Amino acid sequence: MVQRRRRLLDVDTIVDASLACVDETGRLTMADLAARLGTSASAVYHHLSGRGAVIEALRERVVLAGMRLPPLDGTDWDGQLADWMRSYRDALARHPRLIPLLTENTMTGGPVLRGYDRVATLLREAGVPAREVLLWISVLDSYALGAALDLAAPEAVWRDGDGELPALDEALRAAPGGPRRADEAFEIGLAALLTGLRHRLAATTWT
Amino acid sequence: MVQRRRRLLDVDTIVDASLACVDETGRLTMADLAARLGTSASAVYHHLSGRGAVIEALRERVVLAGMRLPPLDGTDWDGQLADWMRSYRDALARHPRLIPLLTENTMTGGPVLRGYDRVATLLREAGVPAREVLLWISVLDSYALGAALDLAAPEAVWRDGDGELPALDEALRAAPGGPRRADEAFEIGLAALLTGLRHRLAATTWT
DNA sequence: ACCTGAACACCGTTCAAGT
DNA sequence: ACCTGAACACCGTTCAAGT
Repeated sequence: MVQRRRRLLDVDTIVDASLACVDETGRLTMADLAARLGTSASAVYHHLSGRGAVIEALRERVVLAGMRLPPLDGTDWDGQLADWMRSYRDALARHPRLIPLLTENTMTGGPVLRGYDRVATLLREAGVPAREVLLWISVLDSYALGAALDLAAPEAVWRDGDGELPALDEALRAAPGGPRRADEAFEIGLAALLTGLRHRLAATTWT
Repeated sequence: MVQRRRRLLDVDTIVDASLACVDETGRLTMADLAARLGTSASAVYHHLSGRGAVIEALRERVVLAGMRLPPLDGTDWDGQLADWMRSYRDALARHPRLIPLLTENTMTGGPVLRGYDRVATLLREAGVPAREVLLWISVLDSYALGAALDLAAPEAVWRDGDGELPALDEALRAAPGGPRRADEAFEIGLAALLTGLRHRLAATTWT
C-alpha cells in the first residue's frame, strides 16, 4: 500500500507560521508565510480565504489564548475587572507588532464576543445600569487597545526638544524608563478608571 | 516674455488631496493621489519623501489643526484637560479612516510634542508629581487614541449572538444607538479618568 | 527646480493543471 | 481534496530624460 501523502497544511500551522512572520519582521506577506511553511502562497487559500482571514485568525489566537475571563465567582468585581484588563493588554503586548495589523481590519468579531458577555455579566453584578454596560465595555476596550498601541511604539518616542519644551523635558527625566514606563502608565490609568467607575456607582444607587 | 509655467505641486495641495483619498476610499495609494493631483505619482517625491512622509504630514495636519491646547489661563485644570481630550478625539474622529494609517508608522513625532508640553505644564499645575506627568500623558493619549479607533469601527460591530450571550444582548438593547453610543462612552471614560486623577491627587498631598 | 514616463521589485489573488 | 506554478492586476519607488 502506498502511504497516502500527509496533508501539508492546516489552519493551526498556518497561524503559527504567520505569527512568526509578524513577530520577526513586523509584516505579513503571503510569500514570506509560504516560505516558512515550505509551500506555495496559493496553497494557503485552501485553508483560509486570504490575508485578511489570516489576520483574523491571529486575532483570535492571540486574544483568546491570552485573555483571562472574569470567573464570576463572587469575589470583588473590581479585582476581576482589573485582572481581565491586565491579561487583555498583556496578550496584545506579547505580540506588539501584530497590533497595527489588527487595526487594519475592523475590530472584534467572532468568539471574542463570548468574553464580552462575561464582562457584561460582571458589570451588571457590580451594579452598572443596563444602558451603561456596553458603554463601559467600550471604555475599557478602548483603553486596553490604546495602551497596547502605546506599548507597540518604539522606545524613544519622546525625543528631547533642545530645551524648547521645559515641562515635557522635566517630565521625561523624572519618569521611569524602559518598559516600566508603559507598565506603570497602564496601571495608573486602570486604577483611575476603576475608582471613577466605583464613584459613579456610589453616586447613582438607583441601579 | 513667456509666462513661467506655474509650479504644479506643493506640500499643502498634496496633503489636501491625500486627505481626500483617505476620507473617500479609506486607503492611500500613490497612483490615486497622483490622479487627483493631475500629475504623475513620481512628481510627489519632489516634495515629500514617500508614502510614509505623506501620512506623517496628514497626522500633523489633522491633529494640529484639530487640537485645542490647554490655554493655561488659571481656570480649573480638569476642565482644560477635558476640553483638550475632547478636541483630540474629535480631530481624529473627523477622519476615522485615517486612524488605521496612523498606527502603521510609529506614533507622535514632531510638533505634536509642542502640545504635550502644554499638557505637561497643566498637569504640574494641577499637582501631579513630576515622575507621574509623563505617565498621565501616556494614559490620556492611550485613551483618546483607543476611543478614536473604537469610533473608526463600523456600526454593527456587535452582532447578535443568537441568544447565547444573554448579558451582552441585554446590554446591546439597552445601550444608546448610533454615534451617541461612542460619544457617551468616551465621555463616561473621560469623566472616570479625571475623577480617578482627582482622587489620586487628594490621596498624595506630598506633591 | 520640477515634472514625465518607463522601469523595477514586490504585493495579494486567481486558476488551470496536476496528484 | 489538496497543492503547484504561472499569470494577473496592483503597489511604492527609482531614474534617465526632458523643460
